[in-house]
Amino acid sequence: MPPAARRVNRGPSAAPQNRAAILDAARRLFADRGFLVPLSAIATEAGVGQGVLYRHFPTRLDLAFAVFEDNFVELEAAAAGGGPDAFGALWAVLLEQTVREAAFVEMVVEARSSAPAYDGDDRLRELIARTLPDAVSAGRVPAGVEVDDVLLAWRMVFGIVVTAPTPDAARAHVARAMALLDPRR
Amino acid sequence: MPPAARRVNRGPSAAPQNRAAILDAARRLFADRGFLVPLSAIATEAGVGQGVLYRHFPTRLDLAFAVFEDNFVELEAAAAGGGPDAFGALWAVLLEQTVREAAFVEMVVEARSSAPAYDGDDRLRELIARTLPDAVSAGRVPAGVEVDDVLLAWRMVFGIVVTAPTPDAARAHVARAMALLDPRR
DNA sequence: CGACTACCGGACAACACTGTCCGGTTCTAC
DNA sequence: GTAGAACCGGACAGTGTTGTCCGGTAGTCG
Repeated sequence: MPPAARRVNRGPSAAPQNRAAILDAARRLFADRGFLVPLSAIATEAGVGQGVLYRHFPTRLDLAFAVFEDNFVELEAAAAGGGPDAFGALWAVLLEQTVREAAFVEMVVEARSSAPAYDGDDRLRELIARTLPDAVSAGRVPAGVEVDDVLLAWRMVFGIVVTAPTPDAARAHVARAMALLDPRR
Repeated sequence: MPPAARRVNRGPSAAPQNRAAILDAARRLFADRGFLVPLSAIATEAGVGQGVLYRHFPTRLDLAFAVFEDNFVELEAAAAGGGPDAFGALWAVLLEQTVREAAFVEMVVEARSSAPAYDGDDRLRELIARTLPDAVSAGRVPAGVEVDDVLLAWRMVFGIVVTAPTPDAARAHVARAMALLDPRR
């Protein structure tokens, strides 16, 4: 049998591939079916047994933390530039992530009660606090808008996304909502 | 045994009381534990068997429709006055209902896919369409706000409520959000 | 008073998800 | 090549929810 068809998900060296396959499958299913998708479905989608999934990620939150760590990396990158436009870039990425994966928000909310040490809120808050002042100074964001207001707007966007019939509708509705929130209308 | 202690939830004449007890219990548990609270928990809370619950309400949505029919009655009453203030009254009641019972929104969303004939959205839309124009004319609501924008704002409020740690926090956050949406800030 | 009807209530089977366990396979070191 | 360690994968028991079923009870009518 040619090497291409050899099973690669057995033995010690397969652990990294299996881990990656689980993360990929979890990202897809979190996006498609929500944060509470059965873990067994993720294992099946990844082509591994449930034992493998539970060894790599003992709880749903452990898995979600690993999946959405990428989101924080993306957000850090968007905010990294600094200056008056950094906040807008951060916000645009956050909106896109939320429309694509509402489970990201569900994870942060769930972690608040189940894993207080995780502090997803605080990581976001820090990024916003770092970029918002320059945007306000430059008039990109109305005076009086605080860091918590941005987190509040994020939660509103979540409400739109989870009640929208389709992702495309969600995108359109979020755009409309942003226009309503913008005082320069 | 005195009549006061006599069991009243047996026999044909008990049906109305049982039905009412189920509706009361369902309203409480929908509010406390969300739309997906186990039906068996509602039966227990109402002090009836599961058979009784399923006879009166074959599905979760049938039960929810009956529970939240009261909400529509309240909304109709708020909108009934007419004039430029009717919309504000309607909106205030809708906000209060949403903070108190986020399951109301979950029901409307769920019904869109599972029971399209129900049209909770359309009943709301009709009430808004009836009251919004006068409010816009009187300057109570900015020009350019459409009926769908109000439904969008409702979904945003839902997002705030379901991500808030407590009902009191939800109320405060909704108030802040309304201030942000108001262009006269 | 007796029989009939409507209805109650809990038990129960079916189903789904979680988390664990162990036989079996693959890699690695010697 | 061989032994041992690491790891895979599916089966399995435990748990919780759903929806049904039937023995038994309360009201009603002749």
